[in-house]
Amino acid sequence: MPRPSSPILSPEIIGEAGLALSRAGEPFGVNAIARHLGVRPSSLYNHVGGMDGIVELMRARLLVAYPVELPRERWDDYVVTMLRAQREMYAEHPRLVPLLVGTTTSSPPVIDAYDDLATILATAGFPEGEILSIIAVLDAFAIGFGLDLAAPDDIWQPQEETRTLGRLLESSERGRARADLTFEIGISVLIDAFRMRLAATKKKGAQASAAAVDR
Amino acid sequence: MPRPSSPILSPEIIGEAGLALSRAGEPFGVNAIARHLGVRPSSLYNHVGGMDGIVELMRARLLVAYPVELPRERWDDYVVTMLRAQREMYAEHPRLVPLLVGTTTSSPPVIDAYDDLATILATAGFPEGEILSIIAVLDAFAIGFGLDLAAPDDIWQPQEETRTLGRLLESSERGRARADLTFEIGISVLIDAFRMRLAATKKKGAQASAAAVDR
DNA sequence: ACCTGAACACCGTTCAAGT
DNA sequence: ACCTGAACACCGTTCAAGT
Repeated sequence: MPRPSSPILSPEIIGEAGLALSRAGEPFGVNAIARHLGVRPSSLYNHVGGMDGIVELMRARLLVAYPVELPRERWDDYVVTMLRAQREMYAEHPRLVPLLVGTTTSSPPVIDAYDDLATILATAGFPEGEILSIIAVLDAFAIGFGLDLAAPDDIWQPQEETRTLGRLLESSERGRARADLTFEIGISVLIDAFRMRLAATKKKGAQASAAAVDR
Repeated sequence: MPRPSSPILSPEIIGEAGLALSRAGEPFGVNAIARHLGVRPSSLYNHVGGMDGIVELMRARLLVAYPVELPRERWDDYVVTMLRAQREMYAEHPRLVPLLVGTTTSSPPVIDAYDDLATILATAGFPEGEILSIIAVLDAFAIGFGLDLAAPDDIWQPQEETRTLGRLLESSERGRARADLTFEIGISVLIDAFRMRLAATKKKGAQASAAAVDR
């Protein structure tokens, strides 16, 4: 059957299959996806432009698959909610992360999501010249914490005597509890610091306005 | 020439070749390394246990290749110096990062480095139950900013009108300058927040001691 | 002890052939 | 328009053969 009466493939089907395999911790390359869909690898090339195109499809579908209802009243609620969702997302797809970071994207849902965040931060009063950097900081955190959550329990296995590390490894929380503690510390640290930064910016702005009125 | 009079391979040579290829942005797999060393892929298996072993060798050599003189007087100087060095390290080996994160290690130089950090933080007065999480936060940070530094200039390419993102992309710094601004914001945010956290911990400790004396 | 050569089971990608 | 089958240039890994 060289050609079915109705197409059995589509970019959506391919992207979804890739995500399903990734979520299951299995390989999600061209061959693996084709096998999973009961089709030959070369068939995929009628719908997508190779592995890069598949990754881009997965990235876009990943965003719509995590339809967090983001609170728009306060920037800090927005950021915290977003970070929590992204952390889960990255943790569920750890092997996809390296393919996502550091690659250019122009897919509309992704651009829209970042445009939303940029707008919220600008409205909140963060200096425009810093906003892209703040977004990069948030991205770095989400990725880092997602990977931390996905990491195995025993990242370090000391063979010899240690001064501190071995003791801490024995006495500390493990697994999900440790990862969650890490995330809570990280997120409170981050939000506190950004709040301080915003307050300082506003104060400077107010001083500048007052000085202008004085003259 | 099936066997040379003196060995032409060793774990050190193999690890170093892998790092050199990675730093050059070239593939650094078993085949690529063998080609680079003028040897057959199967030869490597006399010295290392496959690709995983090579990655572990690269990890260990990466640490000794960045012999930062870490200031031990103040925990914050130590952390800042370490983060700067690690960021450069990750930025120079972006494709190695996904192979390093989330994998167990027991190689002594790596363990030693983390034991050092843990000891400094414990001595500084951070609560023992939080130190592993703080280290994870620092790791997440270094990785995130290293990848940010290695990322292409145009991560987003909006095709349609945006509310804020497009404007910021046009007006903001680019390339190295933008990445450095991101890092400086991130690092000041992080250190400030940890300082506050440490101060709060010490205050609580002092109150507890005072209360104990009262009784 | 250490490098080779052949073999195996994988990749991603191209393209003419079939309907 | 869309799936196939064969082909290509890659992977990582094993193992008997050679010195």
